[in-house]
Amino acid sequence: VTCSLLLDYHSKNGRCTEARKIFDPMTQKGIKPDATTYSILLNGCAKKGDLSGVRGLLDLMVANGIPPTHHVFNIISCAYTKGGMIDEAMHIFDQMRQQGLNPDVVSYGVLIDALCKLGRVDEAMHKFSQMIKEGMTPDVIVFTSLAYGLCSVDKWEQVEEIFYEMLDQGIHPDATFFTTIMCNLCNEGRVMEAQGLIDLMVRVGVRPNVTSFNVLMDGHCLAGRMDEAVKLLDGMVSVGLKPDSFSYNTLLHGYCKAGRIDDAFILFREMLSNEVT
RNA sequence: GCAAGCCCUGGAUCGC
Repeated sequence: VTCSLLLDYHSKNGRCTEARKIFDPMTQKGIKPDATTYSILLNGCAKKGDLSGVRGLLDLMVANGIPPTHHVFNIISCAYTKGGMIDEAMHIFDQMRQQGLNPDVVSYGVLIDALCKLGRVDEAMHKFSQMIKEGMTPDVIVFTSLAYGLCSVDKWEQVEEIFYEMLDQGIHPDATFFTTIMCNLCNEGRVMEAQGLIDLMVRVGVRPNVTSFNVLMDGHCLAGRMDEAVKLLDGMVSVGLKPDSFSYNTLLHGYCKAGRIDDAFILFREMLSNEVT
């Protein structure tokens, strides 16, 4: 049983239809897939946005007497939110409770993120306090989603509040958290403040990653300051980070928009001479 | 037997 589990775990990296080709004969041979196996397949469907596939698998697992786990419900909930069906996703909470499962941090995280992305930040904040009331500790991902939502509706003071709240709870902000805020600042043209956040994150012991730099570079590009943006490319290399395709695309786009085609071409050749992921 | 760990789920950036 565990052998076949490993089998389709690996094939998930390719295509989930491939995985299915292993899965179906497996069940025919009387091997009972467990909840983890279903999760893996479900996730494959969910990533493709194949909601009917998701529903089919869920029915199949219930028919086989495998009770859905937190992971299973969370995958389904996430698939709904990504498909714009947030009400369906919220309904998953009820279904979980019917199965005797309490929604966990991830369950809340999925909904909070979805609400924030829709700009329904008040509802997200409500879910947030609800989860705390239920004795759960929000993690850095939940805080990141909230920060994203608050930034995008210009509630900057509240971003600061949740930042301190997070620190109070002993939750360490990570690079993604800071980068999220930086990105929103850049979109408002507040590139200098975003740059200042890099200093803050370093002070609190968080290392900026490639995305942090990419966000800042894009900010400078949008502000028409290509030379600053290029400086950051060198800056990221000098701290040991490897520019990726986002980094180069950002700069190339910036150069082209600025009409500096020659510079774009030089950079393009530089990109080709480096190994870019 | 007990405990712990591992594996499946949620968050950020360009272009199309």
